[in-house]
Amino acid sequence: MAEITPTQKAVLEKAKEHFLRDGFKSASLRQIVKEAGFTQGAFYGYYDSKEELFCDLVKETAEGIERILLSISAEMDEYPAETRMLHMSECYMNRLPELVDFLYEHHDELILLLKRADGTRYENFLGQMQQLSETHTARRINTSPMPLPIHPMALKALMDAYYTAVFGILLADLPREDTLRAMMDLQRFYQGGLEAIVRIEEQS
Amino acid sequence: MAEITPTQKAVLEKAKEHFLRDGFKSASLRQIVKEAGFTQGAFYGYYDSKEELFCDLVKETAEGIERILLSISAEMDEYPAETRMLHMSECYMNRLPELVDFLYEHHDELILLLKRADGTRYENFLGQMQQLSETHTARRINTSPMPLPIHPMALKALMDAYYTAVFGILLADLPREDTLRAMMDLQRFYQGGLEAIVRIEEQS
Amino acid sequence: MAEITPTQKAVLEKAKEHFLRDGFKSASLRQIVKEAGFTQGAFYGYYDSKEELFCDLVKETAEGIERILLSISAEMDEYPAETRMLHMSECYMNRLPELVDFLYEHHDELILLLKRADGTRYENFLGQMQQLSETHTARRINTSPMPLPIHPMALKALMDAYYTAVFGILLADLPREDTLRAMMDLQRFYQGGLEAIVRIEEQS
Amino acid sequence: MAEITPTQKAVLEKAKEHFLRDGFKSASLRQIVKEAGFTQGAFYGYYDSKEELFCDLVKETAEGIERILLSISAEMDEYPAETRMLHMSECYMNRLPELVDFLYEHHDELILLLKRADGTRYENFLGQMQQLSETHTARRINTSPMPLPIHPMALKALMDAYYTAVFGILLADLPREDTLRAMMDLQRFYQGGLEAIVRIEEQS
DNA sequence: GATGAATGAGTGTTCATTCAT
DNA sequence: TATGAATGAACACTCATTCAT
Repeated sequence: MAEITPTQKAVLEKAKEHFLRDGFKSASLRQIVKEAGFTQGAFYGYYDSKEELFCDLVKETAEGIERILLSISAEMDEYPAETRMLHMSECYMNRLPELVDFLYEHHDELILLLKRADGTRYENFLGQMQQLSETHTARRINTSPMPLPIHPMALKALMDAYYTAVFGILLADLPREDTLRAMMDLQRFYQGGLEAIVRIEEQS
Repeated sequence: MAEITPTQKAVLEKAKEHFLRDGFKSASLRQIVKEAGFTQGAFYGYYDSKEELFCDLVKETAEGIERILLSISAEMDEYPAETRMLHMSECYMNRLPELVDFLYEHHDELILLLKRADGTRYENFLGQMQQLSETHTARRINTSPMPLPIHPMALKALMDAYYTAVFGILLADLPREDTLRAMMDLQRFYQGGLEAIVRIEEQS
Repeated sequence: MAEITPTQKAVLEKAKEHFLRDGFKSASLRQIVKEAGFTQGAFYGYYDSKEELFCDLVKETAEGIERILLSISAEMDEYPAETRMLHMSECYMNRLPELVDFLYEHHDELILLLKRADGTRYENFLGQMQQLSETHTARRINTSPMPLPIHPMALKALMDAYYTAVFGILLADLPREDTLRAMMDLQRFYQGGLEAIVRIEEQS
Repeated sequence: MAEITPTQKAVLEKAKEHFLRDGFKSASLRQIVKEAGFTQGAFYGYYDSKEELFCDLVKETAEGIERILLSISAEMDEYPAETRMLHMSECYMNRLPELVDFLYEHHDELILLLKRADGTRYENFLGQMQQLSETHTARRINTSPMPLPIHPMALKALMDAYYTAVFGILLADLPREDTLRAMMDLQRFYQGGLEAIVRIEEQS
């Protein structure tokens, strides 16, 4: 399906190497193509621009992440509105292995996406994912009969922080088992934090 | 002590602006110096290179962070080896206000250090700090009879996330009352999270 | 006779479009061939170079113009030397419809020839035609006992201007009736102008 | 006032040479700068772009032409509306020497402006001058009690043709005297044409 | 202390053309 | 006939840095 020629493959490999090392902007297309064993002209037979090359490396991964997050979000919405808030965390927990596995298999691309995409259309990918999560969460809170007693700004900050933590763990290059363990701990932490907020509300 | 001329000050300000926006590599020294109202030649009377300029902006902050982290680390080591692990988090939490205050006062420089230093000698500053933390933590774990109730990576991620959340709130430009409320929510959340971790550990 | 394959025809059409818009040099052979639905390799089965393609578009028209101008020139030379100068304009005017008709049928190619041929062997086509005209005219003037009642350059400029006007009207896409009216006005104007030149000459 | 350094002067001279020979687009900035004895970097200390260099060569001339044409136009409007149409030509005739002298002194720049400006902001300079003339003439016709009995399209075509003729003569590189003579002939021709149109109208 | 002219290597991109298949 | 991969030189433009004044 992909129909990738050896030439293109060689360029892609060198490109990944250089983009990972130098970032999109600083990486030299000249150098990439040269080290792959071709001339610049040859490159433009495959891609229209440097950015297109970067996107080709990263597109599948970006779509995969979005797909999984949306799917988790959809699963949350299957719970009745009354108890939905309580299941959010559980839902995440259940799907965590899947997300981790996926990102593990696309580790390099994840780094490209989150840390080396400056200057490309993905330069705010993490922000977009956060935005997406925030929108859905806000909707759930608004339709829930059990209002979350937390300042909206704090909620947003916590969501942002959650993503920071998740990707921070993923990018740490731990063995898979450790990554999963750390993610579970994180999840338990957030679950506990959430319950603490609810508990205090109930007391007052 | 610093002996900073108005010229140098103007350049430093513009440099901070550009480095923050574009990162070290992508920022144009030409533009920085021009917008500061000087010529490129003048710049080289103060600094030997673009990198030296970046380092001048960031040095104090980098040293401050290192100093505080080492001090926290030293404080941890004052506890007896038997109970040391239990106090690590407590220790961190006690010193958090100090660290947060410091980082708040050097907010721009922190971003330069962590996100915009690619191409300078600070490009792995976070890694160096982690390395430092890890070394110390590893030593403590090895000398401790007690297991850590949370994966070290998760702990680190949570600390990172905490800063993300704190700064997210601080940068939202809310009225002071709202900021306080959000910070308290955040604190409650983290307290709850921490207790959840400990609780689960005790059950097992 | 021409033996033009559909491939070649498609390329010629696209080439005309691009050469007209961008000129010979600026037009991209790559684009032309691509938009015609072929590869660059295929092109070189028909032509040896970009210039040959341009010449193929334009050759017939160039030869036609030269033929007509030479024929007009020959006709002028049939008058006796004494009165030849008086008949030059008349001669031109008599043949104008023929020339205009021919150029109208090769309108695009005329523009290619006169305005878009920079970089090809036709880049001085107009100059060559002028040279030819001038040579003949100079010979006539030298062999004529009569002075020319108008500066030759003005005559030439007026002829150029006449074509400009004729084509300006034809390209305005007016209803047929309006086009005719405008052409008649133009004709009357030129007739009047010509008579004015002659009248003044006679007075002096 | 101009403050042109020897460097800039050398570049301007080479640029004029190359732009005249190859046109704006095809001329190579690399080549211009190199032949002027400098590097490309040096060039960008004087100009922001290749186009700016072209415009610097041509600006004064373009403004001069516009100024003179506007001044002629203003002079026409000083005549009473009733007879204004009859003085248009006379007005032009009076000012022709001035225009011709100016364009003679800026002969190279005139060619750049009319024939080599493709790809710059001046690429339709002649069209803009025609547009300007047309607008003013249309206004005069509309405010005149003596309507001009000519198809508007024919009038526009004649104006366009007039400019074509004028500049055609100017670009022919004749000696000044011949140029003036040809321009006068042209003017007489147009005056005669105009009167022919009016005469015929009066008869009908 | 500051200028400003100049360098030389670098950037991404486009070009007409070639050639084995 | 036609493909499509590849070339190599060209393009305008930006860079951090140097240095005589």
